[in-house]
Amino acid sequence: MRHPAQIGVARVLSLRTRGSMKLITRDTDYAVRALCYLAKHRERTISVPELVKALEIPRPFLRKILQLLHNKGILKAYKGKGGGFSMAISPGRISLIEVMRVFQGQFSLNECLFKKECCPRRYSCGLRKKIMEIERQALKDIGKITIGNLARD
Amino acid sequence: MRHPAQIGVARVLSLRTRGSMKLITRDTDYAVRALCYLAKHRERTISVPELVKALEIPRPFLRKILQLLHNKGILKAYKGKGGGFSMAISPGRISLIEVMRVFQGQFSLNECLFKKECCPRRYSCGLRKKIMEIERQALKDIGKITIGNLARD
DNA sequence: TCCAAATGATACCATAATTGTATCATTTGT
DNA sequence: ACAAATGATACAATTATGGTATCATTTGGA
Repeated sequence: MRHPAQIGVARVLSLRTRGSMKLITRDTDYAVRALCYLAKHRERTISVPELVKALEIPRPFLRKILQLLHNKGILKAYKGKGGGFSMAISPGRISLIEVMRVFQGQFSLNECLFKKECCPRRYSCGLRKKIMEIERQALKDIGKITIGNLARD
Repeated sequence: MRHPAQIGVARVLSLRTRGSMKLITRDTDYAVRALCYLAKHRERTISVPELVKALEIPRPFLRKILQLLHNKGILKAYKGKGGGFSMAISPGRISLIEVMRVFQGQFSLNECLFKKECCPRRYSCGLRKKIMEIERQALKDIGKITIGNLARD
C-alpha cells in the first residue's frame, strides 16, 4: 500500500512569498491624491512644490506623474514662474478607472487566455467567460468612483 | 493672459507603457490547468512527465508549482517509480481564489491604504470603503469558480 | 540488490515591472 | 536678467515574474 509523502511544516517554497495582489499601484495612488488636491483647489494653479508639501510624495516621481496626466489631457499645465497644474476636466468626470488605465494599462484578468484564438487549453473558455463577467462588473463599479466623489471625502 | 502648455503628440512618457493589469499570473494559470487535468483523472496518479506532455508547461516550473500545491495540502504526492500527484481534496471544493492565494498572496486592492492606521491621506478612507466593497464582491464571485466547474468544461 | 523513475528541497538566474532620481532645456512673470 | 516653474528624458535600485539546474531521497521492479 502506497501512501502520500508527508506535508512539510511551514517550509516556504518561495514562488511568490511576500507578494499580495494589489490592484492599485503606487503611481495611481499618488495620482489620485494629487488629483483630489487639485480638485479641492480648482480656483488656483497648484505647483509641484505645494503638492509635495501637502501630500508628501517624492518630488521627481510626482513631477513625472503630473506630466503624464497632462499629456493625457487630464491636467492643464502652466510653465514659468507662478506656474503649475490645474484640472482640465471636471473632477466628476474623471473616474478612478481612467486614472488606473493611465498608469496601469488596460485591464485584463489573464493575458494567457487572450493569446491565440480561444486558447489551446480546454478549460480556458469556461474560465474566461466567468472571469470576464467578474471583470466587467468590477470595472463598472470602479468606473463609478470619480475624483469628484473622492475629493468631497 | 496665460495659456496652458501644449499637449504633445503621441509621445510616450514611459511610466508603465506596455503593462496591463492582470489578475491571474502565469503560475496560477498553470496550476489551474494542472489541477483540472488531475481532476479529470482522479482515478490515477499523474506524473510530471505526463502533465508536461498534456499541458505543454515548462517542466521545472511545473514541478515547483506542484510541489507547492502539495505543501499546501491541495495535492497528494507519491514519490518513487510510478509516483506522481493526485487530488487531496474534492475538485468542487477547491476554488480559484484559493489557488490564486497560493501563488499570488492575499488580495489587497491597495497596500498603501492599509499601512498606517487609517492612512494619513484624507481621501483614502472614502476610497478605501468603496474599493473594499468592490473587492469583496469580486472575491465572492471568484470564490464561486471551482476546479470542479472548470474541469467539467 | 541495484537501478531507473519519480518527487523533495533548494539555489540560482534572466527579464521586466515598479518606484523612483537626476539633469538639462524651455518658458514665463517680475 | 533671473528665478521659478514645467518638459523631456536618461538612469538606477529594488522587487516580482517566470523560469533552470542540481542534488538528495524514495520506491517499484528486474
